[in-house]
Order: sequence, then structure tokens, then C-alpha cells
Amino acid sequence: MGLDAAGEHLGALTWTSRKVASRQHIFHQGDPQRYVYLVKSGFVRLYTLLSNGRCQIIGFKSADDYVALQYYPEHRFSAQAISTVELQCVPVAEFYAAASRDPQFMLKLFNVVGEDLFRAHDLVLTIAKRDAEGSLASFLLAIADRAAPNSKTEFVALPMRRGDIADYLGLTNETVSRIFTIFKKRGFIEVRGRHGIRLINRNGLRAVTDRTVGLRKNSELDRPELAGPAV
Amino acid sequence: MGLDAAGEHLGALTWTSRKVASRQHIFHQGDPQRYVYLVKSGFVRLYTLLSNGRCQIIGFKSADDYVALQYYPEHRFSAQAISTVELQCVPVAEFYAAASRDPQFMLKLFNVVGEDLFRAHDLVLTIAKRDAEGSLASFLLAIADRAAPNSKTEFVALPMRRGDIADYLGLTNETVSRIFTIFKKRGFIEVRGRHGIRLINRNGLRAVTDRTVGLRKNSELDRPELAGPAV
DNA sequence: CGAAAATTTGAAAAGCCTCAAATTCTGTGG
DNA sequence: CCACAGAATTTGAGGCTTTTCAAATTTTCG
Repeated sequence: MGLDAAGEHLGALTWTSRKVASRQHIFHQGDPQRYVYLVKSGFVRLYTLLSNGRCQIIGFKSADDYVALQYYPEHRFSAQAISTVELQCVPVAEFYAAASRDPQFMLKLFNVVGEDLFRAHDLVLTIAKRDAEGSLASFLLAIADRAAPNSKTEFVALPMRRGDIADYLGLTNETVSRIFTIFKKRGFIEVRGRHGIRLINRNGLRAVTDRTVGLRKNSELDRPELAGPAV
Repeated sequence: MGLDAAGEHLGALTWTSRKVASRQHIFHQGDPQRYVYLVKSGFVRLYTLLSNGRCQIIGFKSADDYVALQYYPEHRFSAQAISTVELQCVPVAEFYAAASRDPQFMLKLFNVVGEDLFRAHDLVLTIAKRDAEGSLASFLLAIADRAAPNSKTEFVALPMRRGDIADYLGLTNETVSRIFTIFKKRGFIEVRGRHGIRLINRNGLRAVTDRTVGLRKNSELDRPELAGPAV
């Protein structure tokens, strides 16, 4: 799919393939943006750096995901391969010129960014309102669901390291590690080496997901009155 | 601006004005989306709810901001006025039909969502990697900058409550309150009643912004090798 | 002016980070 | 194919930040 799903004009674009070795950067935060990328295989991590050297991972990308889908002169985060990655690249200018000629495709891109935005909001929610166990539980469930939507397969691949998970969820790798063993002891998961687990008890994880920290329940928030749009 | 900045077709849309009283909802999470909104005046808070009743504010909107700029059957968060708000509303279908006929405008919308995405990533970074003082400091600086970009005015309006700030930054209102008094004692700010402050020492706040929690500095992250796009 | 809501302050508890060290895993060269 | 070195992960103990619970104080608005 990916390319095939593109609008009529997209086929004419000058896509170039590229293979990136694990640990290599595809681009750095601040670099001028030259290309838009489409992942064909492998896994990429996106992250931003603070001025003091700390790193926050803002997402992982895999097959059929766009990377750097923005119309902006420079990259706003860094992209690094965490496995061997195959990419397709199109020059930005050409990409958006073509998109402008194809409203359907443009709308599709709009929706792709909209989904990214939704996922970012979800990450905010996970980090801000769940405790460490809740964060990791929802992360594992999300990964499983994304890899195989309505599948009952229990095996889930975890291409990233513990430290990557920590940098994504706003925890330390020690905490992530500790919680893995807690989940193991409770029989929720079974760890298969470094890069995979078996989800044995999804409902157990789902229950943990509801654990929260922070502000006590805020009344007045939902279902009072509704200010309908103009009559 | 707003409407004027819209593409050629936008003027023909059936905008309807609407006034919403403070504390009223514009729409609720899960409601079918019927309109796209443009704020003319006042302040709106956007938030999502967890299954257990906790609330996470994901953003504040003010004049000239779009609300619910998504092409999706239902609303993914709730929107509530935190002051008297004046809105303009267009039916979604009509809005996107017009946008499809105007590639320039569609691209503009794409960029607006892109900015929202960038801001969401920034919020993730703030919540995950800064301590409470750092979070509040960057919040205050961001609010000041957004209200009056390159201005030196020291007064900053804070239309939201302490609890809203807490729900935005993933803290409790007690913690936010405590940090306000800390900043006050240090001479960084001066509190003007409930809904405004004076920024006396911006650099002091900026310094606090760098305070972080979490994973120790991650080596190997930036500026090693670069996997350039296809030659 | 009075009641309800929002904010502030205090004291104690909990959770997560920090530092340190043991253990397991991975890839490489012999 | 095995041994080894370096990296990643796990485990432990202690400390610190922020939440939690409780109560005082201030503000808002009818």
C-alpha cells in the first residue's frame, strides 16, 4: 500500500530508496528539511533534545508510516534508525507541489497529521496522569494493538530498548525494568529475550492502566450543559 | 484576520456566530462532529477524560485559533469556555468541501495542525522531563510569548485557574500554588489577583526551565553519523 | 453580607529517581 | 564454535520531590 494509496499524481514523483543501518540518524533536529520519508521496513525513533542534553522520544515509526510529514523549513526533531530501515524519500518541494494538485491526497495527509496529533495527546495523558505501572501497561497494549490490530496473537515484538521505552514514557530505565519484572511476577507477561514479550493477561494490564496520579477527580467537567453551535 | 486570511472560497461559507458563557461546553468528547470553530474572543480549554474520571487539559485556545480542526466523525476531546467566548462555526462537510477546492487553504490547514502537533510534543517534553518548577516556568514564559510575541510588557493575563494549569502540566493545584509563591519570593513574578501576573525576572524563569528530572544524559544521541537521503 | 468556591499553607506518606553494583546479553575475534 | 569485552538490563538501598490529606484563608458572586 503506501505508494499505491497515494493520489494519482504521486506515482510520478521521484522516489528514491535508501537503506539505513541501525543506530544511524536519518536527519537531525534543526537540519534543513530536504525530503519527506516513507518507511518501508524497520523501526525508527523520533526524539527531541533539551538544551541540557536530556532526550525525549516522541514516537516510533514503522512500515507505511510517514516521517517528517511537515511543511516547514527545518526538522523539529531527530530521526534515528533502531533497526535496519528501508526508506523511500521524495524532495519536499516536489511532494507538496504534487499534493497541492491532488486535493484528495492533501486531505489524506491532513488526516495522517491529525492521527499523529491524537497520539501525541494520548502520550501526554499517559505521562501526566498514570503512574509508572499504568504508563508501561498502556504502552505495551498500544504496541500490541498497533502491530496486529484485532489479533489474538500473544507475542509482541519490542524493537526498542528498555531505555527507549523509558525516554518515551518519561521514566528511567531502572523503573521500566523493575515494572517489567513486576508484570512478569504477576503473570501478565513473559519476557522473550530483549526484544519481545508474550502478553499472557491483557485484562490484567488493562486494569493497571486505570491507575492514576495527580489531581483528584475534577468535578464540573463533563455532561453538565451544552452550548450548541448556532441554532 | 482569520476569515480574511482564508482562501477565496472561504468567504462563501455559511459561518454562524455564537456566544458561549463561561463554564459552558462547546462540545463533548465523543459527540459527533458537526462544526469547525474559529475563536473570535475569549478563552477555551480542551481536555480529555480517562475512564476513571481524571482530566487532562491538552491545550488552551484564544482569538484566531481553530478548534476541532479535524476530519473525523466524532470529537476526540471536550471543549469548554473558561471565559465568555465568541465563536464562528461552519458545518464540517461544507468546510472541507471548500478546502478541497482551494489547495492553498488546505495547505494552510495542514500547517495549523502541524503547529498543534509541535506544541503537543513540546508539552510532552515539559511534563516528562522537567520538574514542577521547570514546568511552571516554561508555561508562564510560553503564555507570555504567545499573548505578546516580541513585546517587553511585563503583565501577563492568566485566564485559567490554578487547577487548570495543574491539569495541563500534570501536577496538582497544591503544587502549582506552592511554586507560585516560591517564584514570588524569589522575585521572579508578582501575582496580580487571580488572573494575572507581572513577569519581573524572565531570565530567572528561563534558568529554572532547564531543571530536569528523569533519565540521565543519553550518550550516542546527537551528531554522530548521518544517513543522508538517497544521493 | 454571607455562602460557596478557589487558593494557600502545613505535615506526612508514597513513588520514582539516583547512585552503585551484579547479572545477562550481544557481537567480535580467535 | 567458544571465549571475551562492552553494552544493556536487572536488582538493591536510600533520598528527594511531589502527592495526599487536612485545614486555614482569600476571593467571588448572588
